[in-house]
Amino acid sequence: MSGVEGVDKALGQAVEDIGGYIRRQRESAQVSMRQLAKVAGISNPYLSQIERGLRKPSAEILSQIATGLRISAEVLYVRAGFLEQRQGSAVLDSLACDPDLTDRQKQVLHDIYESFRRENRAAGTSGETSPGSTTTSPAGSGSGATDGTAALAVAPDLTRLTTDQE
Amino acid sequence: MSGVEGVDKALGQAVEDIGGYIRRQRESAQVSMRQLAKVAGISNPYLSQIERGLRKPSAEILSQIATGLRISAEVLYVRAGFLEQRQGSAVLDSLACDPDLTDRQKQVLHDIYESFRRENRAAGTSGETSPGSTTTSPAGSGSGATDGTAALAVAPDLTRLTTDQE
DNA sequence: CACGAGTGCTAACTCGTGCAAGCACTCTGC
DNA sequence: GCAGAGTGCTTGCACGAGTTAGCACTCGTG
Repeated sequence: MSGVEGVDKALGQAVEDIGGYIRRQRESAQVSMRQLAKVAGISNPYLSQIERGLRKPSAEILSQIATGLRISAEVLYVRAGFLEQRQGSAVLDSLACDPDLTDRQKQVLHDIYESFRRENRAAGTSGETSPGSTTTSPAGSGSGATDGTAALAVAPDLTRLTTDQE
Repeated sequence: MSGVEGVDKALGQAVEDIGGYIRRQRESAQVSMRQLAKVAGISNPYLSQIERGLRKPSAEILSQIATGLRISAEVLYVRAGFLEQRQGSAVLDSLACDPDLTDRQKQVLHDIYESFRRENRAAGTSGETSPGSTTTSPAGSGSGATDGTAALAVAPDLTRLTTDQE
């Protein structure tokens, strides 16, 4: 029971986390719930429930919200726990898929990357990345949204859209 | 009507795509539906429905399936349309966030990466990335899964697990 | 004051997701 | 032949995601 309770609490927290995050982004952008819901293409009550942590939205809904907030969907996925911030092999993964490099170049970068990592492990240094730097996720636009910069761009458009519709 | 029909058809195709993909991965791994469902922690009938494109699984289910298949969840997300394949700056983005590297090392790799790209642009070569070569990428757990290499490793464990349980 | 616009939320509802129970089939060993 | 194990699928169901209709509230205007 207590274990289950703990789990529920943890899940509740996680869900609240994304709800709180969405609310903060929205408030930073100075848009109302109805405005965001409209732009995002979801119902206003549902957005309310999400923000208050009462519901766990699907990836699709998160994607729509991200579009409305003009932030990266990935940021919300990570917050929702769909996506992991995979740091270790993220570089190698993306390197492998990069269409701008030849195979040889990829191999070279891969080898250098690995040797750097080996070097750091040997030195017992985990890297000089500061927590703030970690926050700067691959979805750089997400970082922008953290500061409300990108989301602020939403505000004028939303206001005008609402006025026209009413 | 015809438009709606077309949309439904397109969605059905997309869903079938991931279902078919999952089936192919599973078959490559030579595991039965029940085995995979068990390892993945979902119901066997539901897995069947997913593979046949009758249902659209959530990100959570996809994540579980990916775990069972020992492939990257991201691959499934992309197939499901939750995630976009961002190729352009993915390398640089992930590099910036890598906790295993020092800032200097990041800069070095960044510079090398950029010079490679410049080199390729000057040569008018878009890259010689061949599917096979991508497959052999050490970090390409997702790529590996494309050929079922990583997923094949699942087979023995699954077989044993099933035997013990029965 | 009354009214309208905008705000966030409640409650009832529909429908899709995911599961349990069970079926029909194939294969193997006795 | 039969029984058992394994296979993939069908069906009915519960639950939660997401919507619609509507409410109570605040604020600005005439």
